[in-house]
Amino acid sequence: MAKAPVLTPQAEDFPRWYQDIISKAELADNGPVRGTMVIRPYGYSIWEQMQAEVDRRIKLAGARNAYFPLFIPESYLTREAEHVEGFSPELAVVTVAGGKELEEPVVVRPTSETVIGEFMAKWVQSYRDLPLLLNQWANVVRWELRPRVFLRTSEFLWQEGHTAHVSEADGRAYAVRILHEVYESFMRDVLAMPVVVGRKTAKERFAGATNTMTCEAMMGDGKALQMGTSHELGQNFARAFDIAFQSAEGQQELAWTTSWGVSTRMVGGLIMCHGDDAGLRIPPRLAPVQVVVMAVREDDAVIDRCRSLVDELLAAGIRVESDLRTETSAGRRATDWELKGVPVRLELGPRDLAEGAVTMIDRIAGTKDAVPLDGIAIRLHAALDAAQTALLAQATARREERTAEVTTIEEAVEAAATGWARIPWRAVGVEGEAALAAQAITVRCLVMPDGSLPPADDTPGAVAIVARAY
RNA sequence: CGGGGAAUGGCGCAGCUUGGUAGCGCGCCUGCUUUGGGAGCAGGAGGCCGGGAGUUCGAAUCUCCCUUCCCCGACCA
Repeated sequence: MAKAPVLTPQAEDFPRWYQDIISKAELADNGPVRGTMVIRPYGYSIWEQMQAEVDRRIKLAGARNAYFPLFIPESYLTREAEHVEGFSPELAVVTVAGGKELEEPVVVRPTSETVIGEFMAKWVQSYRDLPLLLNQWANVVRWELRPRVFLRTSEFLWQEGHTAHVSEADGRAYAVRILHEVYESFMRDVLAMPVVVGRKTAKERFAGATNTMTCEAMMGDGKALQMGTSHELGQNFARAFDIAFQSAEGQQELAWTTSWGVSTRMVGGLIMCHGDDAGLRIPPRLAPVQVVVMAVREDDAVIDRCRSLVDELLAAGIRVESDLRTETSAGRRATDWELKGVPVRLELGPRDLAEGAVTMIDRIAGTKDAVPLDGIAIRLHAALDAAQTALLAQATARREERTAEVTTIEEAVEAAATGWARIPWRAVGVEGEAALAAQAITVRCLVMPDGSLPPADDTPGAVAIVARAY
């Protein structure tokens, strides 16, 4: 009974595969306004898991959550020249409200440096008020011409951190700390995604920043995805909003600020990093559902045992869900859970019950075994740990395989057709970067040979990571 | 904005050239048989054919106008 594949195979049409999975795994729908998305319950539960893990790390780094308004006076945006220039093409501006033309239009926030800057100025008087470490979870709007669900939508959800410090060194250290201790660690340890942590070139820098740092991940098709950024804003916003403080020496000084964010784009990254032709594959530490217990037959003993098994696994600290919909065929349900990327499926039928066993299907290892119900929780924990490790190993192996060490632009272009190129930055330069851009290839970031962050745009020995990107 | 397509049940499409009042697959509903890898059979529900004007006895189909959407080229979490 050879059926048509559930999803368009990745090798046939990767973008189509991506759209298929979003629809069939019930992650999201397109919204009624072009470029908007509706995040469905399963997709949102993935985002909630991400939020919880990132939020915990942010708080460990000392920042606290607050909330600033969606509407920003248009005049705020214009105070920082580069910032307004960078964002004006994608701003949504409200000019009419309450049935009247507004005296001053308000913009829907594309990011909140400006409003937050205004309030930081109010709250910061003394060096004793610093560092001021804020974060907010919010939606932002950047009008997009070429939207893609989760990857590039006109409205998206994110976390934006905003901090103010007494010195450039303090601000820099904090921006770097967030990059490593919050973002990189979350992506590697929870999302099972190896990321390259690097410095953006001047061309790719955030509008208004003095330095932008990034986490770049490789997707299943070899393209790069920016998973998160952390910016040093220097004194640009402090100057524009007068975030000033009196130092221990009694001097008036401008603060040094940072901002940093990750968004629902990470959901898209997760899909494209780990997904396969059977659907999503969610790393266990992130998975909203780690194990599903499926009743194979409509049979009271089977159903009862499924229920008690679920209770047992919940008590063992496993995120488990039951599937007792025996009116739907077992094959269909198995396919659905695979699409949704649940790491382990336990199938229980009369045959298993008779043997005191359960059929365990490991989505990541690709195995199917009869295992004793006795001690199942311990076995599951081991399987989930192994799956987490395997996903990171697979993604890392792919990135290694598809990254080429090159020395010329021509070689970089060739490598970017299937993956990434590492090329000495001095062999590219600003002219080379422009030449690559003409072929839709970008310098994702600069790194030092030992993997550390280049301290400056022109640090000798820096290596450029060159790739096509989402 | 420049170039190329498309608007037809919830989704994906055919029908248009050669006008005659709408069909297929999936999904949905009901029933029976099923259930260990997307079940089968039977019976159903569901469509002002993007909008407007025109030609015609008659328009999804021909003509004109409008609108919207999609794909490819310059920015972005």
